[in-house]
Amino acid sequence: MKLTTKGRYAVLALTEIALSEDKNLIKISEIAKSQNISSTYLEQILSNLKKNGFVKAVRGPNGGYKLALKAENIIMSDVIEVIEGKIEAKGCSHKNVSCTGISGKCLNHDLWDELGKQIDLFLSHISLKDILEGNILGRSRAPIIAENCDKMTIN
Amino acid sequence: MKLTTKGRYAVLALTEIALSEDKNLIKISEIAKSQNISSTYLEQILSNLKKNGFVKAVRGPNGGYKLALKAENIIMSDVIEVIEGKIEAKGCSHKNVSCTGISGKCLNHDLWDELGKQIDLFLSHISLKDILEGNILGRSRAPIIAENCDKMTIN
DNA sequence: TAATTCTTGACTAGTTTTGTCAAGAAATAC
DNA sequence: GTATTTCTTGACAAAACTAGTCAAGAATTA
Repeated sequence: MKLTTKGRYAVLALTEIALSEDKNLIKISEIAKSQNISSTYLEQILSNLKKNGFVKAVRGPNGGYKLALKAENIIMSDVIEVIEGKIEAKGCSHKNVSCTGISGKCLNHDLWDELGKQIDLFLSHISLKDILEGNILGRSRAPIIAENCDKMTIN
Repeated sequence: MKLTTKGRYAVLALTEIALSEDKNLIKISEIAKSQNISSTYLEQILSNLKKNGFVKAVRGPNGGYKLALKAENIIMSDVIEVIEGKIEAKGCSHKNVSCTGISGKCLNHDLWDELGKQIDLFLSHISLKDILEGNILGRSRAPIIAENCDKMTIN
């Protein structure tokens, strides 16, 4: 579970590409310059986005990048998974049962599993179009309230 | 926004301490052994948890750790913030306005801000007691549905 | 054909993570 | 009060990862 500059630059680049969509293609060097990011570093990221079908590249003079999908079909969970790898959560080392619950599974796993699920759930509801439209703020939600589940209580 | 072994070990240690609460104090070496974690590494983590009031330490023979608070008052967002530092999200480099929206703020900031808020919101509703009771799974929720906000649409 | 732009992969500096080690301080059992 | 146990603190270090560089090459168009 991590978020590095690569993930942020990827979304940033997609935003820039989308915003210049009506004009024409946008070059790596233009994105790099306008955002003050290393263009050789951006190459890696855009190459990855291309390989995974989010953008298309055109080589040669006046070449550059454009979106390969409509902005509403570019989903943030997909983008981040491609760039950062899968949101994954590890629990304990399983050497011992002292932290296992009723399910025989480490009690801590549930926390990280569910947090990973929450992050993925959030990002899977956000498209590039939402970002372009400024439709993000205020969308996060508190988890479902826990019930007091006596049969599972310890102590 | 990161989650390292330190955060996971911290929750793991808290779980072990809570589970042995009725018996007596639990030693670092016991936790380290049962979870197969380096005990000297655990020291750093427990020292931090102590400094921040989550656990109490007793030195000397038959010493060890116990919870300083009730399990229901040990909130995961607090624990993780202490151990991993604040969930923070950065957007773009602000050198240019090409990615700024109506608010004059980088469009991407919203995404990372709101994701950070979502993670914090989730963790702030989970206590150590919830973990002990296995009351975690199924609690994550999809974000609020975006409205089509025409006045903000680009393109 | 020349210029432009993306493509690919190897390489590297710096930072962070994940520990280790050692000297010391406090508490208790005897 | 001495020895033992256990936590406390801070310096140190290997390994992994991040962020970025560099260079040779392939495709496209003017």
